[in-house]
Amino acid sequence: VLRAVKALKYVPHESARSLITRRTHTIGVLLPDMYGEFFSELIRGFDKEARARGLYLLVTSSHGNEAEVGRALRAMNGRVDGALVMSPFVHASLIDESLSTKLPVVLVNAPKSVKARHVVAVDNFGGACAMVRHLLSQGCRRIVHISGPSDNHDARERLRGFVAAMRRPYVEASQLGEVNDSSAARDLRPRAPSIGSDLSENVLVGDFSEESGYRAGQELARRRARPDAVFAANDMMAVGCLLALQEAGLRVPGEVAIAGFDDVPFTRYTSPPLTTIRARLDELARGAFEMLDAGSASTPAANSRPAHSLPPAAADRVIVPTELVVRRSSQWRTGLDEGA
Amino acid sequence: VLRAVKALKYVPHESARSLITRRTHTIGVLLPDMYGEFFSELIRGFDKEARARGLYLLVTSSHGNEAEVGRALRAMNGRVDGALVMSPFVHASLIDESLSTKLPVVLVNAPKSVKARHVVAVDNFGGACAMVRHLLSQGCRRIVHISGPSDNHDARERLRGFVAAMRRPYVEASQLGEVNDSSAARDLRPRAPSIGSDLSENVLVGDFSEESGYRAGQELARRRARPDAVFAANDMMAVGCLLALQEAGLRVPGEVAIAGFDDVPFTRYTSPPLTTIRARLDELARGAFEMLDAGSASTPAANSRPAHSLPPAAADRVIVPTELVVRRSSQWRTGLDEGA
DNA sequence: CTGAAAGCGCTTACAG
DNA sequence: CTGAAAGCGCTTACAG
Repeated sequence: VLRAVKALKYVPHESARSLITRRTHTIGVLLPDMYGEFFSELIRGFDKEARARGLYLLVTSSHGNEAEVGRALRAMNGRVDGALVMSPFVHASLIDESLSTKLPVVLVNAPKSVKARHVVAVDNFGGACAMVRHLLSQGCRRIVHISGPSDNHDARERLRGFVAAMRRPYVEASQLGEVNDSSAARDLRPRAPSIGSDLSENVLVGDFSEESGYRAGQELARRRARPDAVFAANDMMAVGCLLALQEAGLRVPGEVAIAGFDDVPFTRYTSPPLTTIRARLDELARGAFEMLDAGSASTPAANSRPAHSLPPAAADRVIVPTELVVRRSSQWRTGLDEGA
Repeated sequence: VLRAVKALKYVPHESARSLITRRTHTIGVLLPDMYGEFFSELIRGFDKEARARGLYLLVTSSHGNEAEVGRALRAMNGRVDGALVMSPFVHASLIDESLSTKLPVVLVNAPKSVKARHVVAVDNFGGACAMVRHLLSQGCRRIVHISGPSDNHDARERLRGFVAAMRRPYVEASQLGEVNDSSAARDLRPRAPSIGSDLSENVLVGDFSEESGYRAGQELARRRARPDAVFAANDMMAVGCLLALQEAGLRVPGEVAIAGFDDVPFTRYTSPPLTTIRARLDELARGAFEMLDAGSASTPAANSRPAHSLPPAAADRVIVPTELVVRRSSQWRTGLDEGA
């Protein structure tokens, strides 16, 4: 028998194999989209974690509505040992009816409103706060935010961080997140930049495209009271705005500082290089896989008491930190010196 | 019975399903790596084609040696309806012994030396020729190539195109590809730039990294007889070289023209924006999937005679064309005018 | 230690 | 038209 096996030409049929072993060594990944470098980096992070564990990735993307998401999830059933799902259309009941209940599922960048056991997310709020504080520390006072689409969760969180930090610049971001606006606890230190309850002066609505950033830049260049800093909700819009302001003859950062969000590769090569926020997508991927590990590990050991040494990141919700990446586009006073 | 099925909670087990239907609706994708925007774009192209056909993608990457490639291929067996494989370590026998014989396989960017039924590849040779001719048309005469690693097939083809076009600039690239160097047919028209049999003056060896392009740029800036154009084998090295030349006080494109290869996103944002070669990766993906379609379609209809209307791109080898993308970094004379 | 049987969850032809 | 049986290619426990 063993000779026959060794007599080459034979390769096991993995589908049949996993039917009985109940292991597929595959993680399903559902993404809303494949465009933009954000998703490339995310997939890269997932791939790295998968490789380290000897797992494969079953990838699907571009799901425009709930029905499509359901179909994609159902297609994963029995073919994956866990699923990583990122979609604006996902909610607990959809997952329940599309996926076997015993399958570990981790939601990526899901709003807090969707109740799920496991969630990993980027700290969009904290990153936006950090950027506002950085711009303030540069001496900027009239800061404008170009937001992403209002139905996008990341965009909303970044906007929320912008507004919160503008209103209460001296409070730590970590506290801001918890504080309710109507809280009785007030920050007593002086607030340099005031921001009205009407945000229309301080926020322009974009759609994450370079084109929308460009249009915003044109509008800002025309204003009588020009901002001294623009914080775009992503790098694409920041570079669009940069080009519009430069075309209008404004010096960046001399007259206007510019900053983005995401730290996509091209930010290093613009003139000036772009200050931005880097999300640790590698940590996000690691957190997601550790949750998956914990989830699948608990299934076979369901009868045994949980060991006192839990896996490192077996928390139900991992918020990965962001890093401020300061480049020339936001060196406002320095830029002024150079320009003068 | 039908009521029970509709009584929710039930989701079919796809692994068991595909065991009997012999269809997995999945295409396996094996990549050498996930780094760089080239792979992001490639995956995006594959994803788009897969979506259009209702297929899923089983992705694995970073296979450092033949054994790993074999393992990854074996893991696909019985789990995919076809495989797209791109790897420096792949050869016909490896595929034979790792994958079921009836599985359609398409090799991506494989050297001609590996004999395989289906191959899709980027026209690296033609693209490099086109770039050299463009630089010559700008009036450049002392053109230097920064090559990629010598064990990389794409890098070798680009180098081959550079040398061929430098030696016989007035011959069409399509002809160059076919002509043997020892061919008796000689080009009788004048050859403007002469290139010796010793390439050491005209070719610096890099490794596709920005760092290696930067070092090459430093070396070129020190030369007594500086080149008037640098053609790097990819965009990363081109931008590295650009930064080194600018640091050395040289005007680009005023004193030296620079060009890259790949047209990754950041090339639009450098100063000056980078002239480069765009490979139609969407067409490469389409060609690959059409071969897969043709391959799997023929299996069930093995007894019937092939229909007289074959699928469009059912050729055994698809070479996707490249496009020259001219931006400011290569506008040599214009750059000189500006500079002066 | 070796070999035949049962079964993973499905689909598909085939009796009733 | 409905329902029980066979079988996809494997693995695993269980007889011999």
